[in-house]
Amino acid sequence: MPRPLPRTFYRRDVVDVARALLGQRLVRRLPDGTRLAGLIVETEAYCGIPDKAAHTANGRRTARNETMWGPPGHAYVYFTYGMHHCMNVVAGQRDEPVAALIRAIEPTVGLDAIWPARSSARRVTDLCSGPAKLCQALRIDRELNGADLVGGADLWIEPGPASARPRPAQIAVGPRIGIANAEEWTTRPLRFLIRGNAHVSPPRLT
DNA sequence: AGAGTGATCATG
DNA sequence: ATGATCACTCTC
Repeated sequence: MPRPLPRTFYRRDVVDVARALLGQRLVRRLPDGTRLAGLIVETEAYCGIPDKAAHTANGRRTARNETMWGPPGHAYVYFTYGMHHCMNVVAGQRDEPVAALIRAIEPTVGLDAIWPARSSARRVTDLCSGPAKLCQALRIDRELNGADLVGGADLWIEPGPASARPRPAQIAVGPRIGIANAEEWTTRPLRFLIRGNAHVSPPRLT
């Protein structure tokens, strides 16, 4: 059985982490032992203090974003719009509040348990094609904020099959989704996705 | 394009 | 305390 990616995977530049996450496998173990998993196909990098679109922009440090200030390799899960959760992985170093948002996965394990959690989905490609959708599908909520992804308790990331990992030319890059009023950071190319993968969120960035 | 939904955050 | 905002999703 594969082991979780090591701490060193996360302890580096957040843009490198966001790119290297593509093709890796996100795994969730439910309280009853059921295993759910999918291949990461889309991410975004949030670059910390200078990044005007990040929760930690300008050095903001609050109860919500505290996890981003901690050591790398932990999950930063936050609640937004009164109903949605989004999951990030903390990268960089302690006190360097950067994180990579997981925006979409291609579900591969536990589909029978994922469908009922995503009642509005009509196609497989609607199951996890967005940051809040995949949290619904894998039952990721604030209880998992701060979870150590390297410990491998209930949530971790393990190496994906070599065939799933994109070569650099297969990675499409574009501006992050849902960002406004962040000046030059609004349009910087910090969104990464596997070109041609049907499970990414729109826009697909041919 | 608009509604839904409530925690979070900067003001004061 | 209060009001605006929000790294979104669904339905029309």
